[in-house]
Amino acid sequence: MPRHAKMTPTMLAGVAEQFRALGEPSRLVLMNLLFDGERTVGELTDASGLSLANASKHLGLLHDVGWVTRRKDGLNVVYRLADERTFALCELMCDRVRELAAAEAGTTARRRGRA
Amino acid sequence: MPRHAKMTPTMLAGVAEQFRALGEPSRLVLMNLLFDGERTVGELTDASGLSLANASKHLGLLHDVGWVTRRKDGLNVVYRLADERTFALCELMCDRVRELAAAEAGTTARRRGRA
DNA sequence: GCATTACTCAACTATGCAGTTGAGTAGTCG
DNA sequence: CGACTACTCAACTGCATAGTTGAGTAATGC
Repeated sequence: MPRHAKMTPTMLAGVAEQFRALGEPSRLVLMNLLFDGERTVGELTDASGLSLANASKHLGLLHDVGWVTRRKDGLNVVYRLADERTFALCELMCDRVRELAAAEAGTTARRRGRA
Repeated sequence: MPRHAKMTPTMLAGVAEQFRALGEPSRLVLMNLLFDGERTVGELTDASGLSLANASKHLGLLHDVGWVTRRKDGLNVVYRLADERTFALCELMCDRVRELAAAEAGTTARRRGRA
């Protein structure tokens, strides 16, 4: 009994696009910075270490797929997280990565010393 | 007050790798098929419409990053989901995509007819 | 108006990766 | 043993995209 009866190709493509948008360390850095609240492109550029144009491009992509919202404030453009699910997603993935890392460390240790 | 105090570059890279693994429609098709239970490569190939070599490569990648486990059974290789979080992740993302699609349909309708 | 700031966009290069093809490796049957 | 099946691997092609550079645009200050 399938838990998810049917996934249309369109749905799958949409879901893949969303995952892919988060599948880039640079974009995760930006998202992570936005966890603390809205930020201007300049602030995000400085904090991330990315070039201005590169940060702008990544933020534009995140905006296009709907992960962040944009707002003009005088000379600045202010970005903000658009979806509360971001936190749940990150928590799930971070837990997973930590577990994988722990398991890997475990097998490595076992392989190294205790047979 | 940050909810996620610090993310090391290593962690970010790991999380990005996990997201990127799910950021391909072909791999999502395979994962989706595995929702119903374990399957051989041949079954997954037939059901997905992918070529054998391509399906094998995608499954290998999913295995490398820890989304699925592999088991040899006679001539066959049987794949199975390795992480319960898969379901939660998919549900989060699917809900999100459906909402985005609905919102998009709404704005399109509004743009088309009702001012 | 002109200069400056803060960003976006377009064009380019280089790397990565999806998909194909053909060879290679288990495991099974006779 | 040899033939067959089920899969994996390696080399290749082509397209997508990360990052750079330089030009373009909107808001502010003079």
